Parts: sequence; C-alpha cells; structure tokens
Amino acid sequence: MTDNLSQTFSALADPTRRAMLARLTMGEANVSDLAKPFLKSMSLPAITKHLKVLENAGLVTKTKDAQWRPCKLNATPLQDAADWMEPYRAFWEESFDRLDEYLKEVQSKKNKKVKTKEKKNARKS
Amino acid sequence: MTDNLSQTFSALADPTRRAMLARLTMGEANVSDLAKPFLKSMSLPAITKHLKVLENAGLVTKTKDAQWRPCKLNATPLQDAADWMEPYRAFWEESFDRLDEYLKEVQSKKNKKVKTKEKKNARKS
DNA sequence: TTTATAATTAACCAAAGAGTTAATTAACCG
DNA sequence: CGGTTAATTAACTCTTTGGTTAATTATAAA
Repeated sequence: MTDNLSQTFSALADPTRRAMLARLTMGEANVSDLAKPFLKSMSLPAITKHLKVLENAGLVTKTKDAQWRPCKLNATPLQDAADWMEPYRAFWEESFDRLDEYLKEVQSKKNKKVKTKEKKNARKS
Repeated sequence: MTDNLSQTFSALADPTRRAMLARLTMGEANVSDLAKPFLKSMSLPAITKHLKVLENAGLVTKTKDAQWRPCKLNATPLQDAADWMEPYRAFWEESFDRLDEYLKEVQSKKNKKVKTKEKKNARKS
C-alpha cells in the first residue's frame, strides 16, 4: 500500500476522516474543533490518529499556534484520485442510460395499460 | 467501515484491485485471466480474495460458465465516490490556479533577469 | 510558580487485511 | 471412470488498523 493513490483511497475509506475533511472545507480548524463532533463516540487520541492518517496522505497540513494545531485542507491528492476514476465515468453513465431506457420502456407499457383500462371503463359505464 | 462509500474507497485502496478493474474495462474476464499479470508475485487464492473484496463492494459481478467465472465491471459504486469528491474539486483547482500564478510570476521575474543579463552582456562586449 | 488547556505519545488489545500452502469442489474431456 | 482445469475453501501467520487508558509535553494564564 505504499503508493500515493492507495494511501489516498485508504484515507478516504473511513467516515470519521471524510467528515473531518468536510469540516475543513469550511476553513481551518484545531484538533479539538475537528474532534468535537466525535468525542461522544471516541477519544481524542483516536482523533489524533485519524488526523495523522490524513496528514500522511497529504490531505491535511497541520501548523502550530501556541498550544493549538490549526489544520488546513489540501485537496490536491484528491485530484489524482479523481483522475484515476475519470475513465470509469463512461461505464457508470452507460448503466445509467440503460436504467433510463428501461424506465422509459416500463413507463410506456404502463401508459398502454392505462389506456386499455380506460377503454374497459368506457365499456363498463 | 460498514457504509458503502467506505467499502468502495477501501476496495480501491489496493493497486492489484485497481489493476483488475482496469482490466475489466476491456471486457469480461475469468478469474485466471484477471490473475495472470499477478501470478508471478502472488498466489491464485490471493486473487480470489481480492476479487471477493471487489464483489462485496459491488464493483464486480461474477457469473458462471461451466468451470469458469466470467467477471464483469460494475462502475456504479464509483459514481457515489466521484459524487463525494466533487465538492473538493474547487479546492484542488484553486491550488492549481495558485501554482499557475506562481509559475507565471517566477517566469516574468526570470524574463526580467534575462533582460538584465542581456544588458550586462551588452556592456561587456 | 502553580494550574489549566491542547494535543501527543506510550503501551496495550482486538479485529481486519493480505498473504501463504494444502485440500476440496466442480465441471469438462479422453 | 480417471485425469485435468478452474476456482474456492480451510487453516494458519503476520501486519496493520482503530480503538482504549494513562502518562507526558508544551504553552498560556492566574
């Protein structure tokens, strides 16, 4: 798992870490700021570790201000991840198209049935 | 790690598995086809396990044809991953812009220096 | 100079991940 | 039937991951 891309994906494979990144899109934050939403469910050292994973992946840079450690988002590794995914877009869009076609198809069948029902009802009344 | 997105990112966090997905963009392949490029460096059961990870993440669907197991790419989980990343695009593009600006800046300084040197050389000769 | 706050480090544990070899299943083919 | 091919399962090992509590460092503030 030594390569950068693997490290990036691995860092993203945890909801706590993704939430921390999301928080950092709103601006710099100290460790305790980042920890706050999670302190009910996990300890501060756990957060420190998650942060370390993000730092090692190059997704977060930590600086120093007195006893605080302001953290900043660095999204550049995500670009490589997005670039890797890009060629697959054609595949997921293709399957969306097929779903779309299918939905249109069943929709048109439904319409035909409705029309048939209308005829029946017309006969009934 | 129970959520889908985590499972997807986790599945992508391995170069062998990413290579297997890449191979599947070229069309269906049996387990041994997928294994071939790796058999020098790992065993077949290892491949079976990697494939299982991809299946569990919904990225590959395996069918049955006699003793073969044709595998097919299913890229739809990648869409969720790409959707998650999308809001971060602004951030990595922004840092690219800053790099771009910086490069233009040093480039223009370099030009000035070159011009200065030319003047010096002119004086010299 | 003590005390409080912010954060990290150390030491430990349990579960998951990534690999191995050996055995097993399942289908085909002569 | 007996052998071969394709793939999986079992059982095991080793490392990594994600968490804990307790101790420690470093700075600010009273």
